[in-house]
Amino acid sequence: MPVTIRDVARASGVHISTVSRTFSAPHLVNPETRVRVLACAEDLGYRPNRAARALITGRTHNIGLIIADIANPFFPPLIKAAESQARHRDYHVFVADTNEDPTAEEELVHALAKQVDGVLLCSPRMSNSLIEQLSREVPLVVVNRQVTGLPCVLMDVGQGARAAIEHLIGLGHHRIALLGGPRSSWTNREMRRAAGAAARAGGAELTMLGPNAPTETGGSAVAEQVRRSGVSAVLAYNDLMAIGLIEGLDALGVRVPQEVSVVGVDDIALSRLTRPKLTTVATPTAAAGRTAVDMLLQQDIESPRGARGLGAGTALGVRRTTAQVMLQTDLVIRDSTGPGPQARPARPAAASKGPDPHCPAGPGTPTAATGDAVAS
Amino acid sequence: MPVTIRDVARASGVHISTVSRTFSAPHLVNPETRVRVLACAEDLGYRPNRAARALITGRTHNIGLIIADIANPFFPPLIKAAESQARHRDYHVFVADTNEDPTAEEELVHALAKQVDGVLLCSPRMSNSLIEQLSREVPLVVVNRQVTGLPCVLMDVGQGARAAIEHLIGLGHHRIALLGGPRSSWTNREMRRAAGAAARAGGAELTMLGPNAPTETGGSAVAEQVRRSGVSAVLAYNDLMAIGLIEGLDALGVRVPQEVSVVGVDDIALSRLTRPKLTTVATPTAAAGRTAVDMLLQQDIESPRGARGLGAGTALGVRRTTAQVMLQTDLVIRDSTGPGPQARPARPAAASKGPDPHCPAGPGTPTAATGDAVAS
DNA sequence: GGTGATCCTGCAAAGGTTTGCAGTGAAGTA
DNA sequence: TACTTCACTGCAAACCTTTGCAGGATCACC
Repeated sequence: MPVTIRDVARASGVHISTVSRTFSAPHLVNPETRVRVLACAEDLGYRPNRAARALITGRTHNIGLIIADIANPFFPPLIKAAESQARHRDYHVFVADTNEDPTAEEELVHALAKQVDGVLLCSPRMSNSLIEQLSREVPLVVVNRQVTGLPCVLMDVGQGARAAIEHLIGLGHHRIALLGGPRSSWTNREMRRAAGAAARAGGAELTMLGPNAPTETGGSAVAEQVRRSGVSAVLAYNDLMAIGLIEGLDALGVRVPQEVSVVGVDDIALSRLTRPKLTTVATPTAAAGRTAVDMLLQQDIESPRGARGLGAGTALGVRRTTAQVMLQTDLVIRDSTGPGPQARPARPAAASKGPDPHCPAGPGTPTAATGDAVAS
Repeated sequence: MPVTIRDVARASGVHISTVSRTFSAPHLVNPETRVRVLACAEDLGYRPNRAARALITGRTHNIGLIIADIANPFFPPLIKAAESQARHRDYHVFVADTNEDPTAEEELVHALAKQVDGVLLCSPRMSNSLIEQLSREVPLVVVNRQVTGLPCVLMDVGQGARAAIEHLIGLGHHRIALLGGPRSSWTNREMRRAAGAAARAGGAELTMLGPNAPTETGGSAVAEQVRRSGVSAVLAYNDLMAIGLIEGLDALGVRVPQEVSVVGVDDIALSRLTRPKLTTVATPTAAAGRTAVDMLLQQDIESPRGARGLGAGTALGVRRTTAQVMLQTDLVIRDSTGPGPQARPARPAAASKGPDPHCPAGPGTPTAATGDAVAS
């Protein structure tokens, strides 16, 4: 039933190879023939079978996008940016969700390997060694993870965490908690490292809480623990956790930012909609999506896959770009952070009545530079 | 470089057809041979090329999932459910986003047509006739749209809208606005129809506002218009718009639910996180995802595509299931709805100081039945 | 008229897999 | 022993497309 190149050839009285060329190398065929073939193709509703084409060219014109959790609002902007960038280069994006499960992640790479020209691995939970191994099966670009020898797109969450901690210290907070995310997350490790250093430098005490699930539930679940810990400020692994934490604290009667300040990471759309509006480290997710696609396609072009024996011979091995791109982050100060205990006006019994929550950033609060990409 | 069935055959000293059978029909090959072949395959890291397999079997074991807007939190649960259901049946799901653009939608169907065994079209913005036409190219299951002759998964938003309007009327609201969504949305039409009928039946006046973009921005953009219209309650096309509207009203100094009650649709996770917590019509998105996959696969099995001339002969034409499933919705009453003007205590100048926003549902407020599927 | 160049088109192999058919050898039956 | 049955395996065609090579036609030029 499906109409093939052969049907078009028959209808227009030419050989199938001419039909093929009409689509893939129009300049090689006589204009007259070309219009006839195109007319027939249009008539019959012919569309080239990409799978068959892929079989011989070795290029599917698809790219796979593996995401830790589609329900996390952090990802949609990245997905959309990747899709639009890919579309401009005549590529399609297939998105798949792993539910934060490393096993599903591995399976998905295998499943996609032969159907796409490359895979974007976003916030992987696998081990580095497994990623390296998989990269021999299909070209990979890793987002939010540093893997030596592989092209990576990173967001400078270290810088973001530092800015956040400095912001809090500037507001007078000296006992701060870091709400950790998944253990196997590179972002998580970076944040711990940078936040720890910044706290030490500023003379603050940093309590590590976690690992936790990077969701609202994960955040609200530790509210009690946060309260007991006696900190006056929290930096959360991401916005979802920060929002969950605020909810949880609210349920315990702890007010944000009057009693506890909370900072998130990602600047998801939602962070502008909650009350209080969330202070957060903005990550350039769309730029990351675009960049990752670019890096993948660039790498793909250099080393065509499925090189035919009688190919043009440009396939000189597995030469790969291993550039790593670090994108800048930005601290966005909104209403979920306020003055720390020291800075509060010394009203005896009015501890629960803090100053205007809409307070601006304290002086000297550092803000990261603009979102330019920096290749390394 | 990629290891093929031929490599495995050579390594294990059998013909390629035996290797093929080892994977696709193990009972046909001698246990001894089988283990040897499997060992070699394992050794070489062989994985069947699904594209090549698809070329001959006509089944890719992929299904396409076309989504109006991945950034709308309504969709992730649907996507996840579809993915998990598909995985159980050894299928993979490719998700694609159309940005609410009908043209992108059509293109995407074409692009996916040959790479998947069927497509799930979620909340399409195309015309019915175009959908029917495309369904001749690839098996389609439509979600959130009724197309005669095609299998559809519907959510009973009509029932939900009715329940919402009755709830509002029960609270004493008699001037209500309906915030419409995209013009080409089936859900939108259903809601208008049912809400209009319910308002008439309850003696309330219903103002139609829209069409609007089904996003927070779309909601906040009409806040001014809502205020001017003088209604005391609003039913929004979806939660995102409802939340945007609440934000917008807040910015204008209009309080929810004290001055205006707001009801959303979808019960996205976010609706529990905003303040006030959103009263909304819960739609069974996960069930819809599962059901849609089931219907697609069922249809697929009945009419194998790309039937070979020498095939088993079960392909008796284009017999298709055209069942339509209607899933029930559920009104969830939270804090964004409160008593209407009539019901308010007659405090002269204290119009802005309404009663406890955490009021329970008024008496007689109907709630939809459980989420069972009803085939028709 | 012969030579060469230029354009266009057809031929056929290749890509990795599945599968109907036929062939092999061994075991079972008469 | 001769014949059937059975379990297993190999052969080769088919799926749809791309592409190097070669052939045919046309034309210009010497």
